Amino acid sequence: MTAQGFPRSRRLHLKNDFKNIIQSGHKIQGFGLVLWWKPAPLGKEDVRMGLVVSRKLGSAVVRNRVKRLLREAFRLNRKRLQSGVDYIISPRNSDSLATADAAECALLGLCRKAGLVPSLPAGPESRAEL
RNA sequence: UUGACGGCCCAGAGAGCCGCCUUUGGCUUAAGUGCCUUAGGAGGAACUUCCGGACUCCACAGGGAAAUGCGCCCUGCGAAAGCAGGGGCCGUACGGGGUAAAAUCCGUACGGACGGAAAGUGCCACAGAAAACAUACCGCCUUCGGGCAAGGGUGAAAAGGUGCGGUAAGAGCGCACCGCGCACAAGGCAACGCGUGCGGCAGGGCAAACCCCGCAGGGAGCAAGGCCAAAUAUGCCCAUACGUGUCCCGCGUCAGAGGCAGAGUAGGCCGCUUAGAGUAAUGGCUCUCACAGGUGUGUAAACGCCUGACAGAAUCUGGGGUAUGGGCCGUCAACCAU
RNA sequence: GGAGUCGUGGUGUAGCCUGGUCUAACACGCUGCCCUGUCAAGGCAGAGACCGCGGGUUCGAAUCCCGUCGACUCCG
Repeated sequence: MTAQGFPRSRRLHLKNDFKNIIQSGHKIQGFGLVLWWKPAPLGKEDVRMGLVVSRKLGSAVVRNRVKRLLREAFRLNRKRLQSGVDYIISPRNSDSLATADAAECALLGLCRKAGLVPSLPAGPESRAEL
């Protein structure tokens, strides 16, 4: 797999995974997002991510757009997040995630608040240094 | 040029980098696990779920009926829903014509869920004497027994309208025109109806109230339905162990680490697709060009900046409805110029 | 994806089926006054919805019919 790829195996798609992480994992809110995370079972070094998008967020077009932007932001910053952890992200406000930059800022800001960004970089604009 | 109506078309293009889903061939892995490679990857409405059809399951001898839906006529397309064309009738507006004023009549445009109200039931508030049965309030006339419904007034609607005659006063009581009903009927495939005759008038509205007539008409839906199948529980079998017994067989008991069974949960597969299915792909960034709109500078040409409609397949498919950016063509109307 | 239910003052409901003095009722809430040293409770008075939106039927629509928008529920 290339450095920035994000195939299906890195995504959460089983109903039980979602149930498990949301019920027994950690939770933090902010930047128009909700983040649940939980260390993955032993032997898994990868970062996995799932999305939960409610119908209250908007029409199918709005929901698809938010999901794509969040997935893109996660894909580009996957190496900077703590590995061996499963993430579930749920947007609560489509206005604060209207562009790719905004989605990236929100995701990184919330992860830093949760202590899941070990290298402590300056911000999303320093991505080119990695 | 602008507007309305009708019809057709498009849904920005190209390049680079990073990615996603399915797929062809090859290598690889415990494993569609990973790598390389081939090809493909949202719409005109994919929206809505308002009608159809295919498909699947359930129900069902045959026939009838109900719920429910639809409703002028003809033709064409269609499997059906529905759509298109033409015609009839009705309503509204405008114009013509006509008149004392109207109406009948002619034309144009727009609209019409447009079978039946003399099959039955029901409802019609308030006002008004009275709302469909004439019990007639003010009133008119009178020979004081009674006669009348013209005028007033109420209302959405009041037992034909206007005019003339007539009368005690009145009234289709009589006449003309108009309206209405019935019968016949030129014509037309039909809806309908040129017209003729009869009748002085039968009698309001509502069926998107029940209903009657005609036609259609079993129910549910791919989360339909089918297949495979952990764990757990149940049943059966076998070996071991223990008990009985001197021992073996046999019999009994407990446990599991075994095997089998049907049912079947989690889960998986098929249904399912030359886009495809699952937390659900079809994306992000940069540059160039094009189009449209907004805005700023400028006399202008031009240049700069900003913005990019509605909307995302989920078994497939035919329609209806709704949302929405732009282009072209046609018809009509208004305005400007010649 | 499919099948349904419901929109009425600030909130929760009634009225709709069977159209009419509906200018829309009830409870809580709200406003003012009285009561009290003050608050609550109580008493008196009052404001607030043209019935989600747009058409149609009808003399007349919250009610009937059609379209549309929004909210909610169920089906593995």
